[in-house]
Amino acid sequence: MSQRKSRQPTLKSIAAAAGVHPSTASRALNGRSDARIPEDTLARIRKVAADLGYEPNPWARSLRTQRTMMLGLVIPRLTDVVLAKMFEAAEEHARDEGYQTITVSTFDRKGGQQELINRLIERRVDGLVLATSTLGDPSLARLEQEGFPFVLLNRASRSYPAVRGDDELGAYLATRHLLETGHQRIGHIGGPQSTSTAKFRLQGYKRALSESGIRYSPDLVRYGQFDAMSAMKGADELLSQRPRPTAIFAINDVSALGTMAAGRRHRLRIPDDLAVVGYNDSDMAALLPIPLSSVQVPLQQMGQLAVDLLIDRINGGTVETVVLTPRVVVRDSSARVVRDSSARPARRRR
Amino acid sequence: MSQRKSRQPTLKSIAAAAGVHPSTASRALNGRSDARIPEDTLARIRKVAADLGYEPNPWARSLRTQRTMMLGLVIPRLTDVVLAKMFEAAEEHARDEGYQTITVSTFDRKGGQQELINRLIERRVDGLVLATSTLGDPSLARLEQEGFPFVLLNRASRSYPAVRGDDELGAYLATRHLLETGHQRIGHIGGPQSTSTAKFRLQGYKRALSESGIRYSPDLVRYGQFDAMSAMKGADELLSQRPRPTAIFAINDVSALGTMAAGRRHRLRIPDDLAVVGYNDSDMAALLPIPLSSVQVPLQQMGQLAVDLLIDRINGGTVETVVLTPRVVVRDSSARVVRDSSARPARRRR
DNA sequence: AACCTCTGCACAAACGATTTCGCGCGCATG
DNA sequence: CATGCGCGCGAAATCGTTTGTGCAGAGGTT
Repeated sequence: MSQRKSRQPTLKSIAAAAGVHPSTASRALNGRSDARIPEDTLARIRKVAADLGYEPNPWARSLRTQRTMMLGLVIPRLTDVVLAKMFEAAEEHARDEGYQTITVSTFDRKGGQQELINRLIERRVDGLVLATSTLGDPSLARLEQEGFPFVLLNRASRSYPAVRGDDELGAYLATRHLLETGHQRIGHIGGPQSTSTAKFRLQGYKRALSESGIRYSPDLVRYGQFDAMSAMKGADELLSQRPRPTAIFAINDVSALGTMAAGRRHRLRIPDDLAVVGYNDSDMAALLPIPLSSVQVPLQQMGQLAVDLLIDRINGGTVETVVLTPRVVVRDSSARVVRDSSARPARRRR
Repeated sequence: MSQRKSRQPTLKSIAAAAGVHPSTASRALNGRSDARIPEDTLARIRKVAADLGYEPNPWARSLRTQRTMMLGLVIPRLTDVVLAKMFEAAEEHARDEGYQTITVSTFDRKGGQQELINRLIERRVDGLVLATSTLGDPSLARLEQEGFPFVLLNRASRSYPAVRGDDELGAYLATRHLLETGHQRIGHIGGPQSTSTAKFRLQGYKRALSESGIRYSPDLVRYGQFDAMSAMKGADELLSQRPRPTAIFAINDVSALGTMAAGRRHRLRIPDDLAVVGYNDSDMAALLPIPLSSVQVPLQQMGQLAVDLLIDRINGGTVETVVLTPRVVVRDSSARVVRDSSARPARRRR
């Protein structure tokens, strides 16, 4: 055991030092409007508290107030830059609002989500931000039923309150961008269809195609796991086809990286032989040797909003889902095709 | 206020249901060796607790035991993949050991560190893992003096217990690798010299040079902030020199990315005209269009070890700094030079 | 002078667990 | 039969807050 004797001053000790009863000290320091305390007593108590460096013991306080001022953040993994960005913003914002956050990663393990949520509830967090939910997730129903406050982030499920980007629109815009630069045979590296993000983005991709009168073909779509490896494998399959796609819209930037790697294996030049667009516009995108076109999503804002909504909900408000609008950022990986010549690669069939 | 009435069963309620005194129930459930409870009573209490879904209230417990089973993790930012990886591992390991973690980012703000540490201590975490410390950091002295358990991660400061990679060795190996592939004019994009990592890596770079009889020249070194932008600027300056460096060792992978971007601006081909080596071997490195050579560091192991050490310290152990050994992973960004031809680019002076 | 109304604060009861103390009781021992 | 001992468990204190209640005394009204 460490030697430190927990010599934090307690409310009782500062009350004694100020010559008042602990209850009075409590009222003075919490500044509730209902209890009227004369100016001088109040000042005296405040001074003593400051001098002794008093900090209220949060456990004792929580025990009494039934609030912990803690939020639980549940994410698939911290190493995903996109998630990290949202959660960094969420954590900072929560802090500004007086809440501390406990962040846990599920690593996509099967029962993991439920187990972790339970741990957080046992810790008596005041509410949860969930960025892991899959579409039919049963744990959400349980939470809702128990009246436990939660907000989804980046994912949708049922009509539970959520903060997310407009994935359908983002995918639509990305695909449209490729169509507008002349591509007709556009592949898609998707994500797990159990996630709302992947599903919506596939829909956006389809809508853009059909608007241009191009028939959707499942042959041009492969599903990965949001990671580079599975994307590379999928892209490899797409690029082995004849005629092969001249452009690929990937579900995220890491998948786009995998896609470009596959392109390299096929000795394709980017963007001349293959145009690639990613999603999320992570910092890396602009810095790549071939800068990557991507769909920009206001990630920080999403993290912040999720916390705002959650706090509202904790305080008894009824909150609505917020959907934020993305935009396409065009870079070399998809643009040069147009600049280089008038011959549009999409025409090169066979 | 939400409607949920905090209907969690309490120790008293399960004691009543089992027909025993709360103290007995407590003993039964905590299984302390000193109190001997007959098999049947114990089983009965356990059963009731399980049936009612009893979970001890952590605040009440902490209030009594003076322990929270919570650890604070302080990092500069979550969006740095390297840090995220360490902390993901740390969080998971802590969880396995029964601890929850509160992670906060300082965003490198000046007074931020001290302020955040205070917040965590007010929350009465049992200990701290600090990955932010600069070399002369005064907050550490305070912690040490108050006997508050902490462990540094990835950084060194004084002789405080830490878990880190051998930065000097890693940099030495990276530089040596460049020397062995024939380079002589090797630049270095460093980091803030207030951090132990940056300082040690510079030393390793110097040692490798001097071992090969090459004089160290400050002209070949620029200092960034661990990020791509400042690295790009520094690399741009280095590459504007005549003769220009034929290889650059960057303080981390993101800086290497910036360095490669600068190379592109100067229309240099990598690795033929410019070889680049990064540090940390982040996932991205292998997937880049030009796969990046890098120094591999056991990040997950570091995160895990930091937690182990911290828990040891909390339990009164005296712990020693652990230094882990890195290794160089050679990829295209620095290797092809040798494979392509016998003409070594380093020889091309003017 | 009797009565009422505020102030300003003390008292004490929670909140939900852990832990020290010690009391009966049964059994063995002398 | 008296004493001693260990076992199983209940009683009560404690951790540090918050908060409902109520009591004195000051000041005003009739």
